[in-house]
Amino acid sequence: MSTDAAEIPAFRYTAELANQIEERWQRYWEDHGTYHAPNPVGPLKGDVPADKLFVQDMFPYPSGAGLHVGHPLGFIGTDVFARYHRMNGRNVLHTMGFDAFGLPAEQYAVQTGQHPRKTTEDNINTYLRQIRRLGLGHDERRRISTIDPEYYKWTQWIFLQIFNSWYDPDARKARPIAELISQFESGEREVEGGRTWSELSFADQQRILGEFRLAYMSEAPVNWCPGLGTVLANEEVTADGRSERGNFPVFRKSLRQWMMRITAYSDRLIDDLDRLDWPDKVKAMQRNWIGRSHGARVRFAVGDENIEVFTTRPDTLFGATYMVLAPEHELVDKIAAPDRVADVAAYRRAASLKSELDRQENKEKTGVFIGAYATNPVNGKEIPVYIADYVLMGYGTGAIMAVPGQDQRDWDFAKKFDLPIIRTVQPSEGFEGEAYTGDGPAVNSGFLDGMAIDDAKKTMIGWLEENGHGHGTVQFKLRDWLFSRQRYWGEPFPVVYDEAGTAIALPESMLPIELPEVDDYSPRTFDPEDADTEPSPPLSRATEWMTVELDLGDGLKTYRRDTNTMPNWAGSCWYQLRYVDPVETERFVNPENEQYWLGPRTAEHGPTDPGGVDLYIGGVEHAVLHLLYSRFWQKVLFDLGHLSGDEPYRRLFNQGYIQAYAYRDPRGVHVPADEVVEADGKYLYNGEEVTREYGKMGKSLKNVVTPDEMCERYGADTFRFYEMSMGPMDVSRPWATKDVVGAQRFMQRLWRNLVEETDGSLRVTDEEPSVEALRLLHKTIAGVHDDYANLRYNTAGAKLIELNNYVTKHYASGTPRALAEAMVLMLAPQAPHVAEELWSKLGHEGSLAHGPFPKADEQYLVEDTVEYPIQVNGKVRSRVVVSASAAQDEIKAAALAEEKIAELVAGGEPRKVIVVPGRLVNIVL
RNA sequence: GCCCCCGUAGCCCAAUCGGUAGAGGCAGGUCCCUUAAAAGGAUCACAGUACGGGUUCGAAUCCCGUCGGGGGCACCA
Repeated sequence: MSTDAAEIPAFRYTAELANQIEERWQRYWEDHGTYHAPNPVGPLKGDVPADKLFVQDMFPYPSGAGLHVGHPLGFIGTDVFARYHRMNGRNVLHTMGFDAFGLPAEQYAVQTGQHPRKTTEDNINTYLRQIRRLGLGHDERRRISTIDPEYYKWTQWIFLQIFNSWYDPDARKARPIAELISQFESGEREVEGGRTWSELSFADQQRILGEFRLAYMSEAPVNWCPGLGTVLANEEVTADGRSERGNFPVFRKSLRQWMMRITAYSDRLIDDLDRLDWPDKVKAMQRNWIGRSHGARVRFAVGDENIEVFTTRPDTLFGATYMVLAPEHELVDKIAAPDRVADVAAYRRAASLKSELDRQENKEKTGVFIGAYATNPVNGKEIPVYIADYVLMGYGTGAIMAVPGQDQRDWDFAKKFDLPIIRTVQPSEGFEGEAYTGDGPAVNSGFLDGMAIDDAKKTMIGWLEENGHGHGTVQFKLRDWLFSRQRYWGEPFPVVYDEAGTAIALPESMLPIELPEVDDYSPRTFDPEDADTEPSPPLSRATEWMTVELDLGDGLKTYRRDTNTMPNWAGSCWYQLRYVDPVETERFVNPENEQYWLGPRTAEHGPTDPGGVDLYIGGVEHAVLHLLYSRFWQKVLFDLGHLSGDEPYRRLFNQGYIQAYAYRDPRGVHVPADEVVEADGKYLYNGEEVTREYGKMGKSLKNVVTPDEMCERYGADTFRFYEMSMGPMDVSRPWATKDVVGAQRFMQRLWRNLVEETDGSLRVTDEEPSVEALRLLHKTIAGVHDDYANLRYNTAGAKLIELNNYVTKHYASGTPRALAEAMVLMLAPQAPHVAEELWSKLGHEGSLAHGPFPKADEQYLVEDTVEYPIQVNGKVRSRVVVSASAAQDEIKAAALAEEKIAELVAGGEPRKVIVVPGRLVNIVL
C-alpha cells in the first residue's frame, strides 16, 4: 500500500484539512462573539430583535468518562435548530452549563481523597474541550455551573422563597408567609386551641407555620438507603424498592427531614400539561405519577370511632362486606378486641419486616381479623375489620372498604378468608371472571338499582353528603418531595436552628452559605441490608462550621447549621432562568430579560401559552424527576410574582439514544468491539466466534466510540452531518462507524464542486443555472426550510446530497454561483465550519452565522406540466403528461385517450374515473 | 396483569390529506479511470411495507385480530 502523500491533492477535503478549517473558525467565532445573544437590559444588554428563540439542552453531568458519540446527538440537534433560526434573523439564546453536584464526584473523592470540586472542575474542562471541538454555537458568556457559589447562592435564595411561602387553596396559588402571619395576628384565621397568635411561643408559632410552608421540616417515614448512606425521594426509588442509583435496598424509616409541598400543586401540575407542547408519552407519565382519582371519602362507625376510607367506587357501597386497615393504621390499637391484640401485634411485626421487594413479589393475600366490626352507613350492616398489608398507609386514608364483587384484590382476600361477596353491578352477558369492573346496571343496591356506574356514583355521593357520612373528593398518588440528602457535595441549606431546634431562615445578605472544607467527604454508609442504621452526614463532622454565632435581630446567639444538603435536582430546577441573566448580581434574573426570553407570547403561541423555553431537548429519563420538580419551582416563583410565565419549558422534545453492539467471547468476557469482524453471519474476534448483543455504549462493554476519535478521523462537520443523517432525532439507532464514510464522501464531493483540489482555486462560474437546475434548487430550499424547522435533519441532509449530485452531473466544468452559494448556506446549520470556509472562499466578508438563509422562489416551485400515472382498478397501467393548468375534465380526457388505456377500456364506459389533481388518475372498470 | 409506541430492501432510514413504495447513506454487482490499489465517476440489482382479515376506486398510511421489539405503570382502593 502506498503512503505517498504527494498522491493526495493538497486541497482535498480530508480530515486533516477539515481539522485546520474547524480550528480556525472556532477561534474566529470566539474572537468575534459570533454566538453572543444580547439581552434587553443589564450586563448583557444589546440591540434585540423582537423575534427571539431560546433553545436548551438538558445540561450534562460532567462524568469522568467524558463524552461518547451518543451524548452529542441532542447537543448537535439543538445546535442545528439554533443555527437555522439564527441564520433566519432571530435572536437565538443557546448555551450549555453543567449539572455538577452529585454522587460520582463525591464517591471519587472518597476513593482518592481529591476534593470533589477539583474532580468536577477537571471533568468540566474535559467536556468543554470536547464540545468546543464539535463547533456548537454557544454563547459562552452564559455558561453556568451549579457548583459555583454565585449560582447556588440563588438556588439557596429560591429555597428561602419557597420556605417563606404557603399555598392558599382558595386563591389556588402560593402567597408570602407574612400574609398568613397577619391572618393569624388579626384573628382572620383561627389559631389552634383558640389562643391568640401573640400568646404563642416563637417555637409554637413556627411549628404552626411549618404546617403551611411550601418547604417544611417533618418527621415522617422516608426512604432510607443504608447502602448509599442517604435518604431518597420517592422518584429516586424503583418499583421494586431499590435505589435508582446503586440499586441498593431502600427501607421506610421515620426521620426529621426537609420536604417540599409539591402536592399543593397536584391539580395545576396535571391541568397545565394541556398547555404544553410536549410528547404525549411524557405527559402521560406525569399524569400517571401525580395520579389524580375522583371518588369519595366515607366514614364507617366502629363504636365511638370512625374509620374513614377513600374509594373511587362509592356506587359499590352496598357491596362492602368487610373493611381493611393498613397494618400501621393508628386506629388499630384503639379498636382491636383484647383477645386479638396478640395476633394483631404479630402480624404487624411480620409486615414491618417485609421489605418493599417482598411485598412486590409475593402478592398472596395475608391479613388478620382485629375483632372489631364497623357499620356500613348505607345499610347499617355490621362488617368485620381486618388489617392486611395490601392496604398501604401512604395512599388515601390507609383504610379501605372492601368490595369483593367489583375489585379483584378484595375478591382474592374474601375467598381466602371466606367472606361474603355481593355483586352490585350486573356483569355483562357471558362474563366468566371473578370481580367485575366493567359498566352495567347497579343491583342489590337499594336506591341505586338500575343506574349506570356514573349516575350511581353521583347519586351515592349526594346521599353521603346529605346524610353526613362522607363527601366527594379527589385523591392523588403524588407525595411531598423529600428534599434532604446526607451528602457533602450539594447545596447547603440556608437555615440555622436555635436551641429549641426551630429552623430559622438566614437573611438574603448572608448568601451564599458556602460548603465548608472537610477532611472526609463520605457519608457513613452501611451494610445495604441493615435497616436499623441512622444517617450520618459528612457535614456533621465539620464541627467548626456547624456551630455559628449570629445576630439575627435579637442579639448574638449560638445557632446550629443544617448538616444536610439539597438533592442534586435543586440546581437543575431553575437553570433556564440563570441562562437568561447569568451575571446579574442583584437578582436571580432581571424581570425584563425573563419576560423577553421566557414570557408567554400569546400572539405567536395562542391564548393559553404558558411561556418557557422554546425548545428543550433531552432524554426521556427525566420525565417525572427533573421535569416535575422544575415545573413546581417555576409555579411557586410565578405565584410569588418573580416570573412572567408559569411553565419552564413550552416545548419538549425527547431525542433517541445512540446505541451500540457489544461482543462477548465464549467465557462471557467483553472483547473490543472495533476489532470484531463479521464473516458469513458470524462475528469473530481473533478468529474466535463471539456473541453479539445490542445496548448501551460503555467502558465496561468495550464498545465506546468518542467524538474526539471521529473528529480526528473525519472532522467535526462530517461527524455532525453523519449523526444528523442517521435517522429522525427521536429514534434510537445503532452506531456504525463504517457508515460515517458516506457523510465524508458527500462533504468531499461538495467541496470538490466548489474548490479545485489541486490548487485550492474556486471552481465557481457566473453561468446562469438552467431552469431545470433552478427548479431543483428552489424545491430543495423549500424542503430544507421545512425539514430544519421540524427537526427532520436526516431528510434535509438527503435533499442536499441530491442537489449536490445533480450539480456534479450537470456542471462538471464548474458550479454556477447561484447554486454554490445556496448549497453552502443550507449546509451551514449541520456543517458550520466548512460552510464558513466556503462562504469566505466565495468572497464574502465575515461569518454566515446570521444569514442569509436562502429563500425559495415561488415561480420555480410550480411546474408547467404534470405527469399523471393512470391507474386502472388501482393498478398503474400507463402515464400521461398534461399541462399543470389543465382542468379535471381535460386530465380525464387525456387519460382516457392514452393508447394503452384506450385499449384496456376497449370502447366500454368506465364505471368511474377519479382524478386527483397533481397526483393521479384512477379508472374503475 | 394494565397502558403507550414501533415493525418498509442485507443494514440505517424516506414516502404532507389514504393517491406511482424509494429521497439519501452503508454493504453488494458491472463498467470507466488506474501498471495496480485507494479515491473518484457512471450504472445496476434488491423489498411490495411482520402476518391474517376489513373499509375504500385506491391502504405502508384508517379499523379489527395475531406475532415480534421497545417503553411506562403495577396490591394506589
